[in-house]
Amino acid sequence: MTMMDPDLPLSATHEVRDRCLCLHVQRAARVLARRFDDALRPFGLTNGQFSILMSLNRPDGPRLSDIAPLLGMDRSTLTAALKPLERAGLIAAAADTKDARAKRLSLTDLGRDRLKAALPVWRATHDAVDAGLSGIGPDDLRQGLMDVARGGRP
Amino acid sequence: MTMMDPDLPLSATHEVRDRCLCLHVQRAARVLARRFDDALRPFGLTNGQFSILMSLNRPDGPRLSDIAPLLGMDRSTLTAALKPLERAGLIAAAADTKDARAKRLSLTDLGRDRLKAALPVWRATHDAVDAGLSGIGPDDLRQGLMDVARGGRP
DNA sequence: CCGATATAGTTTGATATCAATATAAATGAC
DNA sequence: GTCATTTATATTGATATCAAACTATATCGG
Repeated sequence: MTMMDPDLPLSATHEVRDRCLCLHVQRAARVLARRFDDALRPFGLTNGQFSILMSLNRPDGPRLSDIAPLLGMDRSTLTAALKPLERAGLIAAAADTKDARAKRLSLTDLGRDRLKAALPVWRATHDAVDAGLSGIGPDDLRQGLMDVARGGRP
Repeated sequence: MTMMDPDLPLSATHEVRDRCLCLHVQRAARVLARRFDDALRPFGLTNGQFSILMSLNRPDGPRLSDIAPLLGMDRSTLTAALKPLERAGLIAAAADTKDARAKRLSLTDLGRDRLKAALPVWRATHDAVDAGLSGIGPDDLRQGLMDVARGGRP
């Protein structure tokens, strides 16, 4: 029988399991991602792709760097995530006329239609998640998550 | 100038951006993962690897299927995640004596030492995240995340 | 015992994720 | 105007993530 290391007691394991916000957030993120992925599968979208498409539904044609912070993503992650969407013809990229480095992203008609079709399902899933909260309301939960996503910066 | 589609108004985009718990959780998960990854990099661990190692700090030698739900992970994800840890000699797998299908996972001495060394840094990072919360306390936030991770089941 | 079903884990193929690095263009200092 | 710095994006290599399909073993009903 293996003895526990006295410098690394079971209580430390329980402390991490019970208290670690990082673990709690990662776990919730996995569960929620699966749930939204399931709901959006009939539309051929993942939860992340839905969020990206929705962030492009703006009249101004945002740049990659405009939406990366919105999604809390590294820009290189977003570069990679755009490829399947572009390949599927849901989004289009055009060179910025003012800044040759930048590219302006936009929804195609196909992408907009896809998004329009998925929106009611997103809404229903979202309402179901909200309804699953017990001790804390959705607004408070979002506030806490926004605090976390600020990353300790003012 | 592109007109907005009246069936997909800007208000829908703002609704998703401001209200979607899935998006909020994914964003917080990314930011928090980067933060813990940075803090744990000197130990050669990612936030997820730290959580996995810590979940193995038990006297009984848990099976893969015991810890996958704890982490909210798919079993196949965990299978893949264990490989670099085994390769690095931080964990070991042994056949279960009672059930030939199962494998019992355990920390090696090296893994335990690594975990012991990383624990104070984890604690400091964790405290800093807790301190960054404004409107809501860590306990309430964890409760909300646990509700979400329950996935709507009772 | 035997066949049906359930469980433990792996594999495959696709996407997601980041750090580090690279390339190109814009901006700022002088 | 020129050089240094910053900004915008892309590429690479590693790990993370899941669904679906697979193998092997266990369990259960008869």
